[in-house]
Amino acid sequence: MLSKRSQYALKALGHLTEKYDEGPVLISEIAKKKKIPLKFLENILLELKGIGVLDSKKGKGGGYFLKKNPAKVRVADIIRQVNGPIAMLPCVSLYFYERCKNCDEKKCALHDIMIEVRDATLNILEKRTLVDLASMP
Amino acid sequence: MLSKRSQYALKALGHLTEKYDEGPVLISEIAKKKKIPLKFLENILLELKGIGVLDSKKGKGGGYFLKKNPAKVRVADIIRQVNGPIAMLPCVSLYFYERCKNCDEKKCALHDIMIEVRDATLNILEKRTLVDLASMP
DNA sequence: ATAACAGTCTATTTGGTTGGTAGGGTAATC
DNA sequence: GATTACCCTACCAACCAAATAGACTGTTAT
Repeated sequence: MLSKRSQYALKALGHLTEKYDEGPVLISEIAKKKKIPLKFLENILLELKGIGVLDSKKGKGGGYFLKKNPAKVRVADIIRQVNGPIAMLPCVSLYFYERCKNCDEKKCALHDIMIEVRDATLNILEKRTLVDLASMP
Repeated sequence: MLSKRSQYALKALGHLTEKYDEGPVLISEIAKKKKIPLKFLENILLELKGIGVLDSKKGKGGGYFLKKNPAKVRVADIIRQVNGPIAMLPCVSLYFYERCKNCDEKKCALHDIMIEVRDATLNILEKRTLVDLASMP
């Protein structure tokens, strides 16, 4: 399951995508619109800025805005950075790989199934971008 | 990610599937073969027995064994019972559904993506059974 | 310059989950 | 009746999630 933090991150990014050409958006506006606790959201946006998808501006007329073209930011990458591995096991993760201590990957049937699941998931999440997160009217 | 507990459960079930027609298998044998801490495994097997997939026999010549035909036990169901929801969000889970407090499902773009992911995942995990968990020779 | 504004940083709290460990009790076989 | 092996209870350290608080730093407009 995605953490609350990740859900909030994705929803916030959806909102910022909708407002992409309207300049900086206030944290408080996002918090209100998406029903996210303000201080928690503050922290999340900071992380997203650190990652490089968002940028911010202080002072009057300030706020947060997308740093990159939303059509070029994949949902999969956001999830990986905020939530962690997408795969169900460390030994089948592409970005967070860890060798299995209690089995031989070559012979492990579980391994194979989980690779299938991973690929099916990535096939969806790596095709979707922030544009797909902007909500319907 | 699957918890260690779930991984161990699946591996243990794989082993028991291999030994399906050889009578009860000792906890200690499974623990050794699959490199699972004995006492932890004990606890996990107990849960699997409670769920109804395993049964056990005490005394000499005792041990654990599958209660059902391994070809009829789906991997998806084991994961659900031991690990919890398979879906990435509560609002798209079939067995652990919870309404979303901060958005309207009808308009939520995230919702749609996560339903797709869920279906792709279930399409694999509901077709796989314990037989697929038995490791290769 | 300075007030109002808006994001930044540090830290703490609360509560729960994970991955174990320890030790004894109980029941079924031989 | 001794052994074998399941069953149960309790505990623990480490970690993480979700949220909250409060002070700080930098911007902008007047």
